[in-house]
Amino acid sequence: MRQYSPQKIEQKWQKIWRKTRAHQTNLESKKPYYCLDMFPYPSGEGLHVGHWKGYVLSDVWVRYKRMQGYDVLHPMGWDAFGLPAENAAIEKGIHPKKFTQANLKMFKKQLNDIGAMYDWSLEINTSRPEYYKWTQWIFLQLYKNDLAYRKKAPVNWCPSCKTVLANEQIIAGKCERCGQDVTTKYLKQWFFRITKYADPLIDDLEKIDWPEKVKTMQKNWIGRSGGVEVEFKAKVPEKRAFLTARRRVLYWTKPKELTIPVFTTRPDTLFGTTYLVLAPEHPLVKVLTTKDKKEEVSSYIEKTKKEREIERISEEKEKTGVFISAYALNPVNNQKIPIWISDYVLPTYGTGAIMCVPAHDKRDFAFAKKFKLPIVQVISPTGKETKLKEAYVEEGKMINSGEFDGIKSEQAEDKITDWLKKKNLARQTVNYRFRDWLISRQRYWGCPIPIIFCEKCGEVPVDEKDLPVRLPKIKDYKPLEGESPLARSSKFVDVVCPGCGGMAQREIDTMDTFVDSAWYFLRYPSAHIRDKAFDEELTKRWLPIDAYIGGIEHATGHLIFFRFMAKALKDLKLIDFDEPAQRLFNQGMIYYKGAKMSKSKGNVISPDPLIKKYGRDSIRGYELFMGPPEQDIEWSDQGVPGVYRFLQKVWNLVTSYQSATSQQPNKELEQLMHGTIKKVTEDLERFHLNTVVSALMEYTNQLTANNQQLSTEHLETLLLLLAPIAPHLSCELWQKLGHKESIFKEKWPKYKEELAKAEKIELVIQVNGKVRDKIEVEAEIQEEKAKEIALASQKVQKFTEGKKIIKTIFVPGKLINIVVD
RNA sequence: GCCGCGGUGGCGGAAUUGGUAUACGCGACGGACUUAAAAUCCGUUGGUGGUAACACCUUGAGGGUUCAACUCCCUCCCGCGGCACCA
Repeated sequence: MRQYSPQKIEQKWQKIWRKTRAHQTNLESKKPYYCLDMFPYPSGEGLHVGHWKGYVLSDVWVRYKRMQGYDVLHPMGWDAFGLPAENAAIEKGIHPKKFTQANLKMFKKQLNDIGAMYDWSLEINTSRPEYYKWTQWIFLQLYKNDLAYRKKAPVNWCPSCKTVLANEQIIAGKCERCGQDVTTKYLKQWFFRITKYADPLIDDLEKIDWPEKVKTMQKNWIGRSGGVEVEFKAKVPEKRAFLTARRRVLYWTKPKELTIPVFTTRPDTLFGTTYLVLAPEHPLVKVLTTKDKKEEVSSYIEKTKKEREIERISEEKEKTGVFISAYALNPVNNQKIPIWISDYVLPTYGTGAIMCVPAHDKRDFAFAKKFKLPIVQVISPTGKETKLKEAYVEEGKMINSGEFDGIKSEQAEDKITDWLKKKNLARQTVNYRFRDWLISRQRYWGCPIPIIFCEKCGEVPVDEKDLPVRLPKIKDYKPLEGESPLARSSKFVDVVCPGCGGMAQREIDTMDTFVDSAWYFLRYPSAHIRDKAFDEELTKRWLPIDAYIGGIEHATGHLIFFRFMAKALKDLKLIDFDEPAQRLFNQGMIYYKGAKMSKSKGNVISPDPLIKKYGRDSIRGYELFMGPPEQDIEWSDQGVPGVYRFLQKVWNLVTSYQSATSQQPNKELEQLMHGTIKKVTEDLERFHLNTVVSALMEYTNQLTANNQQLSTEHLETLLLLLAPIAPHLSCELWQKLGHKESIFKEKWPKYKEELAKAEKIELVIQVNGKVRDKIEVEAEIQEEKAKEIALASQKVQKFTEGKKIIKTIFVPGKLINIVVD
């Protein structure tokens, strides 16, 4: 008997798979299944065993789906644009394209090492003109439908990377890449109108099979909160010129009287409002501030601009603010209340102004205490005024609230709102935490934005037939101060205006790489098609994605962007679905020595020596067996050898088998086989891959122990169930059993429910809920019989003797519990 | 602060709707083979008491519901993750 030598087997089968194009997709399929891995950014780091986890998982899944008779689309590609390649280019002087190309080659080799069935004929690369031509085309579709627009806006600016950052790229006020403090800068930038889809992005989460965790993260990120916008009137201390309105904030109601809308989720606390606070950036601040306060106010505004980011991250934020010496009227009781400015009010949320109820809001309480502003309690747990040491944020009975006194605060909320609405002083609104998606980057290595600026015609979109707008070759990739390095290429910048034929200039910013990855899932089935971004028929057949597999780190980034893209394209009637992925699975991360496995932490385990010693199938098996796939898990060096021993057992069992030695079918083995098929199939469906492996181990152990009574079917079933996990080994042993065709052309085994059930069971006998005996009985045993047997047991009698039996509880096929007094 | 997930042997973990807690694997211990080691194979392995049969205890802590709780409810502790002055 030959030894199990994974090296030889694995190389042999990978070669065969390549030669026979075993992994090519049947794009004309009638039974399509689209499983997509989040495509990698080809960094220089290479794959370690941590990366394997997700790829092994998806490969097991598609191999299983294939054996179920599906034509599987399982493509792979490269998210090749982006900052790291560009930074490497600046540091090492290598062209980003070369750098990316080299990494990509290595990545591909390492991915193939896993033994995964990727269809490389549909490979995509976002940095190639054949791809980004369509990224630009999609941009133009959004632009023409007012979903892409340009505006001057305060943006997050990293002074070290000299670029604008999206909210997603800021962690605790610092740049995700370099750790520098992020500052604010005003630039004209491109945005995608993602906020238009805020509601469907939340509501449609209901209809997709995604992890609850991701759904909650997205909901929190979008941050929808319903409330009321209440109007406060304010007198202007002296006559002022009319100012341009920003949003709906500023308009004159009467001469010298202004309206300040305020957003609140707690209209029930209106009577407790003792002052207003405006964001320092609020446009009315200039109008309202009295002459004597001018200087103090403008210096506070300056300070806010500079210090905001640093203050934001400090633990205990001491409240600061300035009284602008103006007053407003509380609409419910016409009380004159002071107006302040403070940086704790955000200009971008709600109306940029808040009503302050120190008695019932923690922040307002702290502010009022510091500046000695009045605190009026309007809700009380008892219905009487209590001494407040801190803000009371619970519900209770209304007090100090005029006609609303005595009722519950939940009811007051509606009643006060209605009362205000009747007087036209309030309206119901919804606010969202997230902002439109800023896609401009002042960088070289990205997709050029297909827009031309002309002095006469203004913003002109590039004609679709002129796409792609190619990224020019330049020598210096370093970003200029606040400008893309593309500004250096006059060949690129200077262009004839498509509108008037005059001289014009191209947009020099490039797109955020998340734009590339927001639509890539549409490209794969059409990757071979040159004249369309995605073919209508192929898209109909293959999309949406049936299973999407990748890490959770994209929960509030990519996974929102690509949902937005699907919704936008659906609205433009370019596709007929609005959720890109029906099922999402997030694999957990692998830890080693207490930290996430990564090159920078110096704790990576390379698969190469493990491949040499134990083989790819053993690593695959361990990656699954180590724990639930969605869980973060610590790598163990003992794990792979454990699975290797198991595979070796399988090898020995199958290679030493010599046709049926026993004519009598063994009933217990029969039942075990069907039970195993059932367990493995059900666990696969639930992605419980760790228990799939242990079920196969148990099955193998039992077969080994009864190897005198094996039939070919027992072994074939084992190989079929094992095939998705250990494809090389299974192919080899399948051949050894005399099969000419590949095991992956076989059907997934089916079990018979009646055979999966045991004929005999161990009936558990409990007395007062404690196990006292176990007796083997017929599985179909009825309560009467079971009771008889139970009471006949000596072990049971020991505990029932001299006691009254109150009742017995019988669980068919499981146990009987005798309750005594 | 708010939201979410989790806490089970020496370790990774298992336990469809409440129904035998600790499957499977690792490690450890004992044995076989061997001059020896590795590899392989066999056995033992939650804790306490007991020669043993067996008994009692045990799923972060404490209560509760139930014939029966890792599973459901309440209070609390710890760990991880997300958001964070969002009104």
